[in-house]
Amino acid sequence: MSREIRAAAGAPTLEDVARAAGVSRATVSRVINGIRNVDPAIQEAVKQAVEATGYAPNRAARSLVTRRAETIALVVSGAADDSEPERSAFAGRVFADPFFGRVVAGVAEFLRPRSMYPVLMFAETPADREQVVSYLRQGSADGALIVSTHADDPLPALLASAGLPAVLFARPSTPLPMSYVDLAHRDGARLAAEHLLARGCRRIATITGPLDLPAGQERLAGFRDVMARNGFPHVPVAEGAFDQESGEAAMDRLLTEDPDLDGVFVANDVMAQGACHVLRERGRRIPEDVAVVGFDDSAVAPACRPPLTTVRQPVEEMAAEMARLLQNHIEQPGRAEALSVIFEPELVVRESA
Amino acid sequence: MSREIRAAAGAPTLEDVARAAGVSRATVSRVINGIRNVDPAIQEAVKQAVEATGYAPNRAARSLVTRRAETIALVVSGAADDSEPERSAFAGRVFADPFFGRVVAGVAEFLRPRSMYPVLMFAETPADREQVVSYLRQGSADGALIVSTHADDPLPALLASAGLPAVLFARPSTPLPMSYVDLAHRDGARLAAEHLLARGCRRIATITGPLDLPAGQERLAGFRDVMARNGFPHVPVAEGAFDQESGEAAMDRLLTEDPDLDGVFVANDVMAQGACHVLRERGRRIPEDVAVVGFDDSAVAPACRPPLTTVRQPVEEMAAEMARLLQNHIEQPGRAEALSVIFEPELVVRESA
DNA sequence: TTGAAAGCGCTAACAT
DNA sequence: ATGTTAGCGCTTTCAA
Repeated sequence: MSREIRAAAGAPTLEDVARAAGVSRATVSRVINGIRNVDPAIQEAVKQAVEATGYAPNRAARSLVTRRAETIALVVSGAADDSEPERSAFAGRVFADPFFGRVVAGVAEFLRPRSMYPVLMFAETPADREQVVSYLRQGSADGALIVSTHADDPLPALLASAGLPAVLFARPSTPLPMSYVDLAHRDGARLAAEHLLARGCRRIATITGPLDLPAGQERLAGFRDVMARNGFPHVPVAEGAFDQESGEAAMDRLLTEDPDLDGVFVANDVMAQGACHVLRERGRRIPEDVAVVGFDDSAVAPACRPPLTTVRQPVEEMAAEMARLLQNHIEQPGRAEALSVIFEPELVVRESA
Repeated sequence: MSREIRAAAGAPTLEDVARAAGVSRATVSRVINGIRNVDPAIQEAVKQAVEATGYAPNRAARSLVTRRAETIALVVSGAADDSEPERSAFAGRVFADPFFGRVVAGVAEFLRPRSMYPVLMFAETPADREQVVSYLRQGSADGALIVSTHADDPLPALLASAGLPAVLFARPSTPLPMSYVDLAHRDGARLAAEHLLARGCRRIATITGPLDLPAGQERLAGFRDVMARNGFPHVPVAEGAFDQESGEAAMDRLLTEDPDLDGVFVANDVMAQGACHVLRERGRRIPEDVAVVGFDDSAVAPACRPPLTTVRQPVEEMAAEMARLLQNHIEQPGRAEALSVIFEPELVVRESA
């Protein structure tokens, strides 16, 4: 009824199981690793012995010989000056945007059936980045999934030149021989612009993401593209930083520039939420006076009042694909070529537009 | 100028460094692990050799002999029926509340100076829990930090009976010989009630957390305590589930029960945000008509309109303390006794009350 | 199909 | 202060 499970101290080893089953270590190893060519009877005996001894294979010993950690790192990578005073809050700031939670969820979901779990790393300073490289070089993880928060993040290049397997979320701002997943940002922005136009808006502005980020540029480009094609060669633009505060400030500027605007495309949901607050404080009804379209379809979108119409980015699937790509690179060291997988966005209509 | 760093395949070993420095493996090991009793000159020579060869110690080899993974698991643990259809979204749902991001940030912050990084695990089904136990028994991690989302989470007991080092966030609902950190929930609720009373509210209601959770019960108890002492033996109560939707529903019920209420204490910020939405939709001004006090001081509190007055829970520090406690248990296997560290909450006054 | 044996790279006695 | 040596627990040729 009660299985004997000895404490970690004198944990049973392959040797113990072998003795209990009356076979050799090699044979036990074979059945544990599911290698065929093992007599069914012996297989059964071994399984019983495993059960009886409460055996659990030792990860370190296995890794030492297979040269695989069976672990991957998920690193959120910033690029602050060393001087930045409040660097310690980086990890905290990161999760203020539900976006990163979705990345974690997507990766974890993909890994779980493989009995793997991501190691979470935050890298902001040069020292942090060295730590990430060290971690991988020590074989603590077989590869890394990188999500950069800044355009000039040096980590991807560092990893590339060290020949360490890595996959990026979003195209790097300077070309690199690395696989990445990304979204068709332009298409997403087009969806937003067309929706705003279709519902009758004629004085439309946009709040962009950081314009040094490809995602920021492309969402703007796609938006402008549609607007220009529809007879609006000039649209008011305010740059934000993907956080709520900058969204509020940007909305403020836009409203000053054109008090009569009737539509805004905001480059992410968190900023859109901020924009909505400012709009309502200035007495605008949403969407009657001003229609708002966000981007991401993160947790804040449905939580907003009114619920946000937004462009869905399938972050979880993108994250899972990242993990899949990384797996390939790990399994074929050097052999696998750098790929990019681009996902299509989708308009999610709620009430804000 | 350019350091030679060979690919992982033929990575340099201690032996290589020893040869390059003209000493023995043991000596190199000593300087790498910072053990004294090494001639400064030789120390220097070894460091140069390390640099020259691009040596990085192999984690698996080290773990095999030290019997330490130098890794800890951070597990978010639910307790769904196996039948639950949408279990796959667990990881995603979890991060919808900024609370968990703060836990991660606090743990990561504590670990980083030690060059350690948390392994993130989500456990919802019995199979998931077995995986967690396996992971630890294999020595993949030295111990676990558990954050349960349900009162009847079986994982802590599982870990305890397996003799695996673990520390909990929040007191388990059934006593267990395990260390945990927690908040003085009653005190926090008292702060909220007193603040509401002090600003003149006289028809005060509360939205609680799940009442099978000690945190839910105690926040309610502390609140009732102060109310009763001030001449309000009966207060309207609506139970929520710590998510925004249930906060909205609860506020709805409360408003139906007493349309004239002028204050609400809500057991967390996410529900408070939902409550605010409903209140405004029902034409109440906040705080003029109805004052609202939340709990947590999570990222949604300042992001709310109006910004939420709330009871601060120092989640990051609590998480760091969890890690510290776990470290002790790991370093003194069996020896360290189960401790509990209780943190004091603090009222953060913003604009909602 | 199974067993014997050689390491994987490192740390930690122990000896010098 | 330094070197020698014996494993840590596992996988994987190689023989039988």
